Amino acid sequence: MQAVSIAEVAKRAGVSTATVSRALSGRGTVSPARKQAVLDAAAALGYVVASNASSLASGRTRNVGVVIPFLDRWYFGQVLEGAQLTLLEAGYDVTLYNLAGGTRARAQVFEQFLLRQRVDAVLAVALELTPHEIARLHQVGKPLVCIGGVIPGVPSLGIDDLAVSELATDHLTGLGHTTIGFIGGKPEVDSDFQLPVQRFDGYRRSLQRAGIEFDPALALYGDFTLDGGYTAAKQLLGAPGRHRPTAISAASDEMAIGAILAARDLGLSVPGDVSVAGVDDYVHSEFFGLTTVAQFPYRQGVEAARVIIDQLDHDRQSPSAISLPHELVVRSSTARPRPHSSPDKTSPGG
Amino acid sequence: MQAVSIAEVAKRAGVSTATVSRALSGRGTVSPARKQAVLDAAAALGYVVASNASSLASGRTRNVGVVIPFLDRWYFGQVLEGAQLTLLEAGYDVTLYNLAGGTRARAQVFEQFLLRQRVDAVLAVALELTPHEIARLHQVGKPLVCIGGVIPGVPSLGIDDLAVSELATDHLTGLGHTTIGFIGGKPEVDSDFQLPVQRFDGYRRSLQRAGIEFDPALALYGDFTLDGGYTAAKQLLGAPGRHRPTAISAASDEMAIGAILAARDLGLSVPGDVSVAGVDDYVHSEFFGLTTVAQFPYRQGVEAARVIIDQLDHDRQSPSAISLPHELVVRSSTARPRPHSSPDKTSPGG
DNA sequence: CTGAAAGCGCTAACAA
DNA sequence: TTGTTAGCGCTTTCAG
Repeated sequence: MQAVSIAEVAKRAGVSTATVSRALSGRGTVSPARKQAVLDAAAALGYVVASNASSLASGRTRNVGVVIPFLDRWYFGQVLEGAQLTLLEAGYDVTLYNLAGGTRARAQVFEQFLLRQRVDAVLAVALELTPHEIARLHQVGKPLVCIGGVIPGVPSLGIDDLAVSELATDHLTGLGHTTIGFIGGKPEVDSDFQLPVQRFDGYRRSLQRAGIEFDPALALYGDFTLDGGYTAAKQLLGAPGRHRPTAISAASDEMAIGAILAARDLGLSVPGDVSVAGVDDYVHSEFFGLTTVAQFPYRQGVEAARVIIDQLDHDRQSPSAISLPHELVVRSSTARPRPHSSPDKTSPGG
Repeated sequence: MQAVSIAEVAKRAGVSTATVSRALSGRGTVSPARKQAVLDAAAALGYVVASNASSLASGRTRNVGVVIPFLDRWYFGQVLEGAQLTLLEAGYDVTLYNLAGGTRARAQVFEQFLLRQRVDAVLAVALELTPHEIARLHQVGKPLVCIGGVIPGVPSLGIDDLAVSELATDHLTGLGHTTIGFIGGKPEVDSDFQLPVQRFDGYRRSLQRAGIEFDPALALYGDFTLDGGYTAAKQLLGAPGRHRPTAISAASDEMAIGAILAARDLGLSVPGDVSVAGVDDYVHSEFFGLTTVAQFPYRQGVEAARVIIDQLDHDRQSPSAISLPHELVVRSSTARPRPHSSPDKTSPGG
């Protein structure tokens, strides 16, 4: 099937191609009668504008590039889905630049793909970039928004990772726990990725505010995985007597779920013997009855897309930093520490 | 920063724009010396071809559209990542068309976005399409490949869902189980999505070959979720006495993991009292020691991308159906049924 | 092997 | 409000 051109629509509607363009794009003025004629003709012929010709002539592509470090993790899938759907709604395609392919692929993205003038804007998701990569991004010469990470001089949206972690721990201290373990992520040496550090600092600040002394022996790395959380929790909960924490604050829900499973395997009840709290509100968190501080990655994606659309369609600048909401969701994995060690019911699903 | 045009490169290299184009694209012939001069000039100026101008002139976009029903599920993320990275490697961008946005968004994708002539080919992932949507896809007039689903007349890659499920159940019968429950997905009424049906049929065929009579009371729906699997397994395992299955074959790993957790909550040991097998090799399956029939969605994405690249870059047609591999992965959630009901060790991680 | 030149299909001045 | 027209930046005949 051969694609229909604007000239055919023009002919059928009895107008010039310029009028067709105006009627279809909404730019410029067209009399209602002619506009309708154009719309009818276009519909009858099944005309859809050829994006590359349109881009070439107008300088607009109606396409947004999303640069993302992985696709196969819950958070990123959520953000991408929210952004993509919102952009689609506004008439924008989304072209995906996934950096998971290693350094070669990564270099290609920054040296070639993004510079092809295929996008009107780029959304950078949770990216840790080199100064050179940032320079390339600016070289694209298009609006740039980042989410879940900070690039100097670029509007960014994100949750307050310190506050989030602090809130999770506050919930635990508020219940009366005083021996609280922490399972965090190892800060990467070669990266300035702040998330693990901030969540750790949040935990410590909460302790401090509650007047609890920080004990380095209670802070372990869990790698942000189920398995990592499980292993770290076994370590923490295997400690004898009063060294064993009565609560664990994990920097992510996956690790927190690992901790719940570790507790069960040790014969400890949650929240009877240990309370566990996480951060994220992961897909499976509700199932495990996990108390967590929810962030809303899908909505984060939507927000980021809106910032971009505002800028592109309405030439509206956004503030350089937008703070995204979080929310404590209390479920059944946390409770007051019990005075004596008597058996207790386990959480639903456990 | 203003983008560099082909004319500037031509001027700097002392050749015509035609020669620059030939040197950079590899189409046509250029003397080695001039080619080098062009390459140097392009590198010095940081020239990258403007994709829309190139597309308009050549009819090629170096972009592939991927149409996918969700992003936030493990399987789809994996397929997408595999396809995207492979395509990137070959110099193709990937534009994402996610159908999760509801009917309006869905209609927009098929009526507008895909027809914008922005893609050289489209990859349809696990799609259930209406005849009208299929017609639209053909109207795009570009190569079309589908994966994890079948569109009449379109090259498709996929695993044999019946064989996969049959193998999982065969593993159980092979161990000596004769009372085997099944947790499947509800076949959608308004869709011809074959997966749930095929996996159910695989289970039944395995039973039949083992000479075990199919008992409808042992086949439940689990919705392909952790929670669904948990609920269904509680149902199955709550049955008194000899009606209680000694093994469960689940149509997906998420449901199988739900079943393992249900067994634990009932105080049943896995695999001591119940064996559980799944299908997928989900991210968390190894952690739970789940025996499963693995499919390899990342590699599936890679394969699909290769088919497309072969067609686009080498004009090579692929066979209309490519069968993708699967593999039984035996871990610790399955064992022989035990003759008497004595306590047994549980699986690692459990 | 190379250059000149004619578009690719559309948009945006500009003129009417 | 509308049509005419000159490109947008590149690729690809076609001559040479």
